[in-house]
Amino acid sequence: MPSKRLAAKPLNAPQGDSLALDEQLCFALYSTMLSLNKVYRGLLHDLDLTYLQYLVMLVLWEKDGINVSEICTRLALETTTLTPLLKRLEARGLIQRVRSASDERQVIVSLTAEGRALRGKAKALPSCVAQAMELAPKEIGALRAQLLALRSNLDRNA
Amino acid sequence: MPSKRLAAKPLNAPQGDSLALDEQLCFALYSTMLSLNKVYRGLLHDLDLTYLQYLVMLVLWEKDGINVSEICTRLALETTTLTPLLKRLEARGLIQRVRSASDERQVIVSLTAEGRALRGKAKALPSCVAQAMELAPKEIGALRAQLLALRSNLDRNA
DNA sequence: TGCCATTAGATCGCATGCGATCTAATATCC
DNA sequence: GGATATTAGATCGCATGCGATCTAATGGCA
Repeated sequence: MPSKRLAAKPLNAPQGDSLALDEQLCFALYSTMLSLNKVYRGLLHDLDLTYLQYLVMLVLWEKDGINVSEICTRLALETTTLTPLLKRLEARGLIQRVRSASDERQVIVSLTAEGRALRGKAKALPSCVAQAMELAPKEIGALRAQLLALRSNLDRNA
Repeated sequence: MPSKRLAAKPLNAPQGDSLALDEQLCFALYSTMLSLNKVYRGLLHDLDLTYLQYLVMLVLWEKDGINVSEICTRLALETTTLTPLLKRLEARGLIQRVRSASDERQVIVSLTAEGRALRGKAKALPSCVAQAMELAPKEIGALRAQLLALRSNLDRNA
């Protein structure tokens, strides 16, 4: 005779306890990020930038002449990831990497004229992306806020 | 004398047109995904699985004995990404890769006993992740739905 | 001053992720 | 039946992403 365990374990398990791929927020987040990355790949092709390179340029267009650590902090990435990328951007002539005189440990990253000029080409990008998202600005803002709140929670419990 | 151009270009540009890193949904999505990945990294350490390996196992725990293409479709990834990963899972003894007899082009992926057994260890994971997210199940569900809708839009406009 | 901890980057190894391309097997069309 | 197109995976090259570790420079403290 079956016990009443069924009542405690419904046929459709609650979201948090299921191993079903489609019920997991993690996969929604992961695959949406990949899709967004693909959209950016297409749009960034003209600028000959990868998505991460674009993010680094965004940081530098906002504040030039910062050290590697500050870029790392801003993007929540490790030097391990950024050092090779910065070397590539330097090889392409978009930035310069110079050891700080006041603190020889630091490497100061600054935009070249070409790097600054690239900002003009990049200006059209956000509206193209927004168009591909097919979301109202208000929805985009709300989703962004939710994601940042989630990120904050995750970082606290990492 | 300044023209009235200012009226057409407000000091705080609308979200879709700004190159400010913090105003972009893309960065919120990207960095939140990385944070979530870090949480999973910690939780998956015991299972000796990476995040993507875990996703593949989720697919196989749901439906065993499928070919590589079906896994690719399910996870929206290329064979280029999955073929080496599947070889690693095979080397670890979690899965088997066998050429299909009816269609020699296909490779059928099936779980080994060890691969099936690993599901038991994985069952605790979703609730740990949900706890780290600090979100109510309803919020998680809503966010997931929004992300999937966004992904659908992005894929349509890719 | 001199020893030691800390900090900033760099190097290495490994695991994704994808575009371009290749091979082998199957499907299609005449 | 045979030429051709398509499909399923695999291989290669390159760019992330991070843990572990290294080096050099700075800070702190007896």
